[in-house]
Amino acid sequence: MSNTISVGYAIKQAQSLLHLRMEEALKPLGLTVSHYSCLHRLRVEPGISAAVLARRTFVTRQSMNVMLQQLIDRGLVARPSQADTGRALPTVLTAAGDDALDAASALIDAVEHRMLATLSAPETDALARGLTACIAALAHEASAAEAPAAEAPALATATGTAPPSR
Amino acid sequence: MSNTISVGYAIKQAQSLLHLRMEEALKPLGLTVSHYSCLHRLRVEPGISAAVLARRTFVTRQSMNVMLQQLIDRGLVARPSQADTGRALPTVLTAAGDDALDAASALIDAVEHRMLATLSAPETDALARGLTACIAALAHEASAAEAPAAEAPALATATGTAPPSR
DNA sequence: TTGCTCATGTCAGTATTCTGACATACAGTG
DNA sequence: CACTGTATGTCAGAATACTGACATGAGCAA
Repeated sequence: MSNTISVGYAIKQAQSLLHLRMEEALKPLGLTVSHYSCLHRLRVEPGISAAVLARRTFVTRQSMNVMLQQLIDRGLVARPSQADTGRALPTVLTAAGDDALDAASALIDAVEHRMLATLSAPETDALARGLTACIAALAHEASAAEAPAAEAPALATATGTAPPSR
Repeated sequence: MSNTISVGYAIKQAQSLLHLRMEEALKPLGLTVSHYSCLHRLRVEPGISAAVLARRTFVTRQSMNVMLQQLIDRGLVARPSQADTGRALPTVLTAAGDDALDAASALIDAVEHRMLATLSAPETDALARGLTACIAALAHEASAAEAPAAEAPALATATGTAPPSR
């Protein structure tokens, strides 16, 4: 067994701890990590639908709609009440949301920087490549034959791997 | 920007995906990942208290007690109704729990193996060391000056990093 | 002994997220 | 055109995890 078997536990521990530190960092802003993820993704992909947003941030559509409503109430994001074409309602950051995201990003980046502080550049690269390989290896649903790759995008542009794929 | 900043997202994605695959793998056994974590830890540290168990598995004492009650109802773990000495109730696996854990471990190990399948031994080591460094770097509560290392235990023997430390 | 501190177990209430189900709107095929 | 399939938004309910609070018991100092 040795190390091989406990990388999963290390990932869990790292994620749990990172989440905790990010929550602490964002607390002064009154934002949660989920809120931040949502805002961050809206900057990367403006005008995205709530369903896509949900997949990108690893929650269900239902949860995302609850979160979006909170952010709308606070004036950080905006969404038309009616769709132009289909059913998808394009969601965007407001000016206030943009400012809030700037402030939050600075705090989050500091946490990430701290997390990686003791690693050299090659070590950080190795870590990133290792994680990317893990993600790619788990991207498909176990047995069932799958489309070639299509997934496992660059770190910052992950295509999303929502919990339910329905 | 670059990679440096998105390692956190990669960790989140990897953890989310790993959790999903583990849930799928355990479904035939009627166990959740949380249940598995609990049983696994009880094998590593038999006779542990529920509070310590909670810290080890990243949940609160309250949540752990709910989970333990489920496992007790299913006959997988046992716990005396009264403490010998303090208030802590030593919890242990039953024979049935031991068997269930064996079955679950085989499935979980397969998922982990699949996750790491495309990585060479040195790459896996680099990944594990990188994660361990991240955990160590985040182990302390933000600001406060800290002792050198002290933490960063071996992967499989993590000291625990519960959500609330109270 | 008394008093203080800390850890554990537990109760109650809240918040968040999920599962399940349904209606709507586009894209494709016959 | 009608029909099927897929995707989105939404409602309702249940499960899960959390925060807050309290009582109990051990350890330690005065």
